Amino acid sequence: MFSADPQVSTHPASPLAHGSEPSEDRAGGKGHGERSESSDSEERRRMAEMFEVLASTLPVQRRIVRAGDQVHSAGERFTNLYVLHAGVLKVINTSADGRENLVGLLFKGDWLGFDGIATGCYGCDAVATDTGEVWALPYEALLRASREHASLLGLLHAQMSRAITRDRDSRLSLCTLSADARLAEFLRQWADAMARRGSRPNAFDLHVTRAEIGKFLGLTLETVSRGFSRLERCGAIRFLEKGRRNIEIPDLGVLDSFIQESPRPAGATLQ
Amino acid sequence: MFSADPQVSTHPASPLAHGSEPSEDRAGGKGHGERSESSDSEERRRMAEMFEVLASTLPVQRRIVRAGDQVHSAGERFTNLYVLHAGVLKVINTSADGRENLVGLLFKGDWLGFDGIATGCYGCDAVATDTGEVWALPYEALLRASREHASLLGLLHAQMSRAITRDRDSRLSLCTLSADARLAEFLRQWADAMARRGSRPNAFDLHVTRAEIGKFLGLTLETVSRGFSRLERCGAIRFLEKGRRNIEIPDLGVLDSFIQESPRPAGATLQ
DNA sequence: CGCCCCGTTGATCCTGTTCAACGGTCGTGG
DNA sequence: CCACGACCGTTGAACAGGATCAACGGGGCG
Repeated sequence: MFSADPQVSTHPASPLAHGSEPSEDRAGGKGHGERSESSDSEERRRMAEMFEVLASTLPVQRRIVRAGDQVHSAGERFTNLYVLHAGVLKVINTSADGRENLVGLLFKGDWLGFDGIATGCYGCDAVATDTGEVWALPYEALLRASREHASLLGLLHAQMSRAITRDRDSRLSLCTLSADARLAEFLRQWADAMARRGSRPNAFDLHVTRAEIGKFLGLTLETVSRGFSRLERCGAIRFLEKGRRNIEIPDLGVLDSFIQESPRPAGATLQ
Repeated sequence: MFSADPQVSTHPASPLAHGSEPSEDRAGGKGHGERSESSDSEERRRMAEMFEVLASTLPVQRRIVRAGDQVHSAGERFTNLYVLHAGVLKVINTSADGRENLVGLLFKGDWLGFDGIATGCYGCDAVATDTGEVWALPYEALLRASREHASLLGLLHAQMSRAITRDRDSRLSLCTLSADARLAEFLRQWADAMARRGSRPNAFDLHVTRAEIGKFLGLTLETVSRGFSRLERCGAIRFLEKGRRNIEIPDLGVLDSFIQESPRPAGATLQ
């Protein structure tokens, strides 16, 4: 299912501009936030290196998962962190009254399970949306090994740090973007994740339902559906299949323009 | 987030239940979300211990801040993590296109600066809303010291883990709660933070403007203002001063009922 | 005083929700 | 085999929650 497609095409553009990269841009009048080629391949190199370091310093347990398999579930005792080596995971938080919410989507190279460190139990379910491979990193072993290999600790901290900024950014778009813009940004992030992991960023399968996307973005499934139709009419995306989950993005710039075109979020004046 | 639903009797209302604390729980009896005394004092003990450990193992620099002082700013090179020892900080994220947003509020015992670890630069501004004290923890020194004192690393990881679940929970309420419910939960969180740090949880000063609260909750300042008025009319809160920033919460249970009673299956209306 | 910022409240508008109906696909079982 | 139901996605119409626009009062400070 994963189109492994190493030949990364021309360019992905930059996405998650969001705050955390003050230096850069997203300036452009016409929303293309072209990110440099090197940045992505650099990213992939680092990811490969990460897997190598983990494999060589830890007793990782590799596990193949299929759509629907749980990597960990809420309330389960925390013992491992996990790294996604292939596939796509959804992170689901089921609240006390039974409402289920998608709170995260994870791609190759992403870590999960951090929420268990403080409490000793995982706080969410992590479920595969597709066939994939997960590496389990026994937390205690990781701590022990990090005394020998400082780089391990660096990896852990960097990944936690990234998880924090990612959540912050996602929170930010919930607060500031309109429904269509959120949808566009959602696709943008997905495309970026594909690029980072080495697949084509401009065509991929959403393995999640409209309802799940809605719960992730704070929208109803109808709004998501209408949003996709709108994006399609504007040429920002195209559906390749009848099922309408296989998306092609002819031009990331068009997508970006949707994100920009946010018509003045709440109270432009702060302070 | 976790609004326990009415029919699940045993649960009181727990607002920001912070999903990740399965063990602990807010089991209180009746509707009042009274959290057990012991849990809070336990929490305070742990916090005192944390400060002690830090002071005894690290070259912390203590710094007094006054309202408006920046602890760190976006783009600045990352060198320190910080721990708030007194006061209230607001964390502001300015995205490249000028969207300025409150993305966090921090109280005594909270750590900040994690977003700088991965990128080498802080991603946000952290600004004092009041007089307070911040401890700077040189990150490198912390790493070095953690080789000797394993508990230091435990602290760091627990705090990062908590930051992650806190963000997740906050994200969740953005997605699922109505405007008034979000406001109620916002106050709930503030009250809990006060309790944890040892102050009275039922009367405190908001040091932030309506506009900032709005940006934090994805609402306009007008909606925030109306929401407060509504909460006041219902007796959930009371204003002690003319400035209407000094809030008293006669009964946390009433506040909680606002959080529950949100008929918000899906998204909130934004924009 | 005049200005600016903060907070409140009213009236109106619009985005996204809600309710509802319909088509397509898949798996199951008669 | 087709009928049936469950699930997914799309689209329309009515509704409502919150955004927007606007006006007003109060406090602090040059």
